[in-house]
Amino acid sequence: MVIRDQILAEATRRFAARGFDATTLKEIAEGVGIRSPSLLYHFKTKDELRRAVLEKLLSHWNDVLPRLLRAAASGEDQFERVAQEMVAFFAASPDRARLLVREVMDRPEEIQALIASHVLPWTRLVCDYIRKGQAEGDVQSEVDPEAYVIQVINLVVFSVATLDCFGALLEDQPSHERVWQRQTAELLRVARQSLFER
Amino acid sequence: MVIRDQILAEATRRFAARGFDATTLKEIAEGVGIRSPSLLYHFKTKDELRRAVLEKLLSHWNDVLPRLLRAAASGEDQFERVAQEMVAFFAASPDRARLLVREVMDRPEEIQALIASHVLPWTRLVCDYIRKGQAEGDVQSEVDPEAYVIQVINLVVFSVATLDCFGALLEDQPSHERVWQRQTAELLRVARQSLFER
DNA sequence: CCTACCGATCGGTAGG
DNA sequence: CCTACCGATCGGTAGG
Repeated sequence: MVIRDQILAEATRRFAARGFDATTLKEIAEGVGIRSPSLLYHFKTKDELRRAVLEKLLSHWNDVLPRLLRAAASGEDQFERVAQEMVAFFAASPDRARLLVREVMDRPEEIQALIASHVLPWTRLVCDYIRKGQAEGDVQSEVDPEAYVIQVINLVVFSVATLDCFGALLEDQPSHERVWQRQTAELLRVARQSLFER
Repeated sequence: MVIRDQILAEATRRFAARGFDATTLKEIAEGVGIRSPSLLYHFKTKDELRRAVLEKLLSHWNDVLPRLLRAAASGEDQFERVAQEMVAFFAASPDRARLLVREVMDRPEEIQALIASHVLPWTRLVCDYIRKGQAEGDVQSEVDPEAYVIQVINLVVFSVATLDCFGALLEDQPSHERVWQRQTAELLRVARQSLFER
């Protein structure tokens, strides 16, 4: 059963890096030391492999969700904690962000369904929290809760997916670490400043 | 010469919608009413067609740039004008945004070079403007100018590229027009509120 | 601008 | 898990 996971890991890396169509079963198979017909024993078709990769990503996400919500529910710094958790989830492996970007671009209808089932319930919760903040005067009244949440998700996912590309704009000798720090800090600042009343 | 432009337009649409690898010369050719060998008379290879498509996009951008800078240089509402111009450029044809996203994902090194030559000089100007605003107390001192500009570009490009995907999160019966309005308004608000001092 | 055709490579199958 | 092999399709060429 370990070979199955090796295939999934290799496929995730390749799909994220070069896209589903540009990745061949041969290179995935030989990346884990087998031939492509052997790969097709574990996953009957290339598309089944793609769906399995996506499923694993989403199940990971479902594991993290409760922790995220606990963080949001309790005490202060709710915003900071949720935002940090979200950034951490994608930062832990940027392939997740890249894979999502590719799916959004290549199969918008399919990803729409996944959004409806996996993130819509969650965004509703966050939107309620934002509206409560607006009623209490902590959150700017001009905020459009749903649109705001979408923009923040956009910001996090695409920042991670395109990190390496914009290093040259930031520093003369961009180190992955420094670029990541500056981008994350600014991302959180932008999200925070456009939400809370001062 | 008009057929060349037809090919470019068709290729732009297809590359933006399904990606370079997933698009065949046959479908582009027959989209403009010719056979694929005839297409290869106008563009010797598929990769030459890709580069021509990208070049056309960038030359369009270079035409818009001066107007953008004039808008920024004169009078008040500098921020509002530049931001509006940028949004308008991509909104005029979302394929531009989708194409850029795909290139960033598929050929990061190549797009890095284009960024260095086509957007780095421009971001420097904007960053100078931001720093001047910070010195005068109009702009929040916590803003990291370079990182801020990158995040705003991210926000604009990816908002346009993924517009249709997130309609379901916004409204029960999402119309393209309404979704676009809400997303754009919130995008500009987020950018504005995280920049200026109040 | 076309038809005819090329080698290479793709995802997938047969059979062991 | 392998070798051997399949039809389909790809980008590209020859020749007119």
